[in-house]
Amino acid sequence: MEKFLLKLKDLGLKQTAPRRQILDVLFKSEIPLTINEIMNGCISVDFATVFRTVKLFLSHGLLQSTNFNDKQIRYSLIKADTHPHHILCKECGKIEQLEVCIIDKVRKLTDYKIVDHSMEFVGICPECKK
Amino acid sequence: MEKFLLKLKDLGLKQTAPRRQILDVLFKSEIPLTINEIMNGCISVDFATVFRTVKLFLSHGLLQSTNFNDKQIRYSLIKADTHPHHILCKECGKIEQLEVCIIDKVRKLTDYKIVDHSMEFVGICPECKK
DNA sequence: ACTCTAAATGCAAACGATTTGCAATTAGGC
DNA sequence: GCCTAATTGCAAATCGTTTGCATTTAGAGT
Repeated sequence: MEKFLLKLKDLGLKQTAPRRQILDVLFKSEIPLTINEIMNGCISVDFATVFRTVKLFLSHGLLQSTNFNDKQIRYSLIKADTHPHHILCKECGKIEQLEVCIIDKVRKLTDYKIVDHSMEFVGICPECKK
Repeated sequence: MEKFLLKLKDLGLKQTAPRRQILDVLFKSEIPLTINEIMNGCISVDFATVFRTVKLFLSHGLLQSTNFNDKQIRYSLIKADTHPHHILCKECGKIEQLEVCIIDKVRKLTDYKIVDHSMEFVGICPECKK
């Protein structure tokens, strides 16, 4: 957590109550959150502030975004060098992390310099299958 | 192409000029198209018609959707049993197909019944890298 | 070929998530 | 503590998407 506050300083960004709250909410979450979910985890922080802060953090590489094709974009802190992917349960909305990534394979396949990728799954979890 | 017109009949859907045009535009495209791109490829077809038709075809499994996190959803005809993935050049907007899929690997990793997945890449193409 | 009806379409308005303008507030350097 | 640029909150604008409804049309039945 310290790491992220320091990173703000490095980037010349001010430490403010909204920013600390937003980082905190994301830090404590195991799963990617929507802007609204982040805002609901904060006290007295405007939607526009969360919106701008998330875009700002995203552009500085503190966050990654996740998209399940359900038109809600979700965000999560990049805590390590890993790039986790997720599966969303269509029935109950639960999100779980998946230990799989394919980016190295793709790097070998193409001459593109890859700057972003997404890989998300939607399914029905074991409980909902019953 | 015949295949798709027949499929409409099988599904009890009417063959109309807009639908034929939409199928035609998608059939001729190598890459996924946005609703607007599809509409622009047609003559005198309303946006709402393209919108509804695309959703309809999607729900009947004629189309798949692709999302590059740029908030434009793109659609392509499912011509075979393959499920192609793509890479978008961030600079010039070019889209290319990638011969890679990971879904089987994920099926083994999880007990979810997977109903949908996405895997898209954004990068800088060899030409734009120069 | 003609009639009929449900399906499909076009138009325009509604919707909702996202984005922006601007005035007020505030962090952090001096 | 003061000052200024950065940040915030509010409200309005924007934009892609979705819907209601009256009109048109495909295709089944005759």
